[in-house]
Amino acid sequence: MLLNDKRAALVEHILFSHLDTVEREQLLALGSVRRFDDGQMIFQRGDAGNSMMLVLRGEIKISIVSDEGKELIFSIVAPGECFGEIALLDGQPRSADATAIGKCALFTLLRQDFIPFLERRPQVATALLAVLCGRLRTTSDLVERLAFQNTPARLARLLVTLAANHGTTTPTGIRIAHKLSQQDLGNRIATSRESVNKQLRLWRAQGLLTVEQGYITLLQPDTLNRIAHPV
Amino acid sequence: MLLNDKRAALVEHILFSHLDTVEREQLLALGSVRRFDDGQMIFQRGDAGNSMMLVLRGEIKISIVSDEGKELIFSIVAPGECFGEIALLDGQPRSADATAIGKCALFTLLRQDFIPFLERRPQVATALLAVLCGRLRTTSDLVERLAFQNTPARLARLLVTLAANHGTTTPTGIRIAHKLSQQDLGNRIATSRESVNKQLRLWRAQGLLTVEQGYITLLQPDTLNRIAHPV
DNA sequence: CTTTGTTTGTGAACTACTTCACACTTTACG
DNA sequence: CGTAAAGTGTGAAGTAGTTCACAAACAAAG
Repeated sequence: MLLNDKRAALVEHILFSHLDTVEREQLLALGSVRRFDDGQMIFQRGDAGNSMMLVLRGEIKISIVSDEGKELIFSIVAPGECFGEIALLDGQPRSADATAIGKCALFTLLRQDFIPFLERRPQVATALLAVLCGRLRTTSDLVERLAFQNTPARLARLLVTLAANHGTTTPTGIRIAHKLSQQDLGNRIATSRESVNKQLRLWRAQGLLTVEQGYITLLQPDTLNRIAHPV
Repeated sequence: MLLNDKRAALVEHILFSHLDTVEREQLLALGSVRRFDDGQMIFQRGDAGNSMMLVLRGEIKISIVSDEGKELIFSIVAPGECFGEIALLDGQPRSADATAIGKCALFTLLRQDFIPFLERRPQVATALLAVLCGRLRTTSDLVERLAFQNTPARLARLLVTLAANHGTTTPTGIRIAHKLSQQDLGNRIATSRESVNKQLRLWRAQGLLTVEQGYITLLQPDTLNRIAHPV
């Protein structure tokens, strides 16, 4: 990756969008780019966490694993977003695993370098506060879904959200641009793979969606939306 | 409440522990004390949230309610802690309800007053970052429990935590200093009141705990802890 | 092109929990 | 002090979901 691309990514990133050119250069000098292959583990729950990462390329899966080996995916971090900032800020161990999805490039900032930078730039601190607020809202949302919604509602909601974020509108409906295994879907809504399969089968039969080579197209997004958000 | 008590509470509070006397006086002048009676609603999910509160006296229940009227208690905020800072910081609507437990006194700061104060004091911003990190960790923890643990484990864990935070050691075991209805316990672990009842009955029969006038004493905290955190 | 691994499909059995219904007990309070 | 309200106890019935077991389809790799 060229230095220019790095710069472009930093401009894009909310955290640093308020910095001027000089500051951006300083920040660039503070961090470094690291690369990861598909499936590679970036950090693991319990690790000492003295860095935060900014995704330049690829996607990162943030997840936890239970004693019995079940996985729960908290979120998928896209380019332009960051992760790992909690451990960097509070010095506590990592609270989740981070795994590369596809080939990834991450701009990495170390605690010892970033904290001093942060302390002299209130706008960066403010931006970080905003990032954390957003994280807190999405996590609270996850709690709510787990506590109150049943499997069909959780799955419908996931599909609608995915369609909104990564969907392309086609003549027949909204196609989700990601290839998703049923296992992955299940891991994102704390449900068994079999239950996901059966629910998708039902919705396919009802004409709410189609699945082709692992790609899901929502034929009736409104109906799914109503299942996701009951009156 | 006397002004001195207010001052004492502000000293205690992590957020402001790094301020010097002058700054503390400034801050005191920025906010005001408000009082609430038991059961009174302080704010409701969806409200415009332009304030944050610091608990001087009493406790605050942070919770959400489902369409079907089920309640999930996110947390109970104790004196010296704050709540409502998310909405203040990001300007979005309140993400949960806040209700007074017992007679409460809250030191309230408005967005328009606090943000400028914050922007000129990096240590306060840093402290706020720490608070948010803590919140995020406890919320992620809640997610994990909901996704991975069954009712006995969730309940055992709640009891052990309550005992650790509000417990007094007695000759027979650790007594939880709060009067807790089975409904409340259920609402804190997303479980029906009946299930809580039956689980407590079982543990009572096994000699793991006793209940007297709504006060629970853990006779075998270790055993409960093992149920909460299986190998 | 075959083999090997991964994903999907599907039904049967099981289980943990909820819901319902109602009696009983304790607490609040006019 | 007596009556309403809130909380507790408990069993029967129902249900949403998991787990298991295996077959079929598909994709990847040699």
